[in-house]
Amino acid sequence: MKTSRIILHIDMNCFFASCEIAEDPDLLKKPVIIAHDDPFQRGIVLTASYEARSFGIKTTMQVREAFQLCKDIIVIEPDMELYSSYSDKFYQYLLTITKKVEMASIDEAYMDLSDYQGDVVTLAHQIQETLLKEHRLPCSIGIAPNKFLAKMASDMQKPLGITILRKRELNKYLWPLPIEEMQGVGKKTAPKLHSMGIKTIGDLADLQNFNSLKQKLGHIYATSLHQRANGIDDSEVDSSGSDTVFSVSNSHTFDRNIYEEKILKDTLKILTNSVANRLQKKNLKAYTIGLQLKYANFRQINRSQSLENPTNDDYDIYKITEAILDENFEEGLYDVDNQRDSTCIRLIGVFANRVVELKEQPIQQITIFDNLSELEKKAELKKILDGIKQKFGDTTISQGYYEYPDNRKQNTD
DNA sequence: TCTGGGGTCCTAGGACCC
DNA sequence: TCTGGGGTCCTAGGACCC
Repeated sequence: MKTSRIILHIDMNCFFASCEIAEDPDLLKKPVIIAHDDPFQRGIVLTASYEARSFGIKTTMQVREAFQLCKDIIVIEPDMELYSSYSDKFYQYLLTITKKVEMASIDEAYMDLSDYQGDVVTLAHQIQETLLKEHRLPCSIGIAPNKFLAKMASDMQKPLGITILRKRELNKYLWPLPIEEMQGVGKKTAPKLHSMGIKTIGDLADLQNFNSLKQKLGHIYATSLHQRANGIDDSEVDSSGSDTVFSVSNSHTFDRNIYEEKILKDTLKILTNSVANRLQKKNLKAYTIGLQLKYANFRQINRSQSLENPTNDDYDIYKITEAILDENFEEGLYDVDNQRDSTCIRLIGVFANRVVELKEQPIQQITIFDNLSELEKKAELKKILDGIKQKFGDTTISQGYYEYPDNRKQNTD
């Protein structure tokens, strides 16, 4: 049997906003939100600084709503390249402490410090201070005997918290939490658990009728949740493939529903170019290329094609996805009188799956927007859309009323 | 209330092969 | 004849996460 481990989970506090503030100290102590283009239409808040949160602004809230809560908020367009570079600095710093580091997402990491000679709590304070002083990145840290508990612990005190969660204290700190706050329980599973009378993590840990849980969730998922509720998680900190990529995608939600083929194809060109460039930059090729469409009635389809030879070529990817678009969209079908029209497109996306790394160095490909950054590309996309809007007139389709359950789970960072 | 964008992992069913 | 069963690959979609 293995001796007990010491796992740290480091979770950046409002990471995107923190990166922007680190870049521009004038933003410090100001209500900053990171949100997408067309903020008054369909944009939502991706991240809010703590000053913005003090007005009640939350992640996934509409930007329009955020403005109602605070008219002075500063809206910044997300810059994923910038956040990736900060994420990499964060990762490189952690590697100076131990090689056993796993990046779980752009803004969080696990460290296995079981072999650390010294006081881990003191080390956690050092890590937090260094990240704040040298990189201007605030974080919360959880310390526990496994990944699941470390993750739950880092969530318990924000911002700038350090929380130790011991197995013998689960009844005090973990079990009273509502089941929704458990990692791995989302908006679909929570109601199922409620229907079985499970309201807290403690209820799940205590569960007598495991068979009915198995029936509702499937054996693998049920076992994993039940064990974790009891503080058991044997999964290892995976330091091998920290930068292994399995898929690359780009999608765009329009600020109105689109029924014009030209707009869809122009947008598709930008998206395919962006996916191709990102693959090329990382020296990757994909065996599967696909198109994602979300119709105005929110029906979503994903169609893909597998290739004999992997590609990262702009033109190849465009041709494949254009063919899929032609099969799944026909111009002129929409019915203005039908508020529930299902032929207009709300979102279009391109994805590349089954991605492999190339051995040889990449050959620079010639593409239409070769010299543009991702932000400039987005501006270019906006120009195309605006141009077409002018040509067609501002014939925005009146928004139909659709009844959908609001079951999005609030993302708390 | 009126719903983003980028990912990962898992499952189920169909096609195909032996 | 007119049909079994296992394995693998592929596609599509669901659930979850930040």
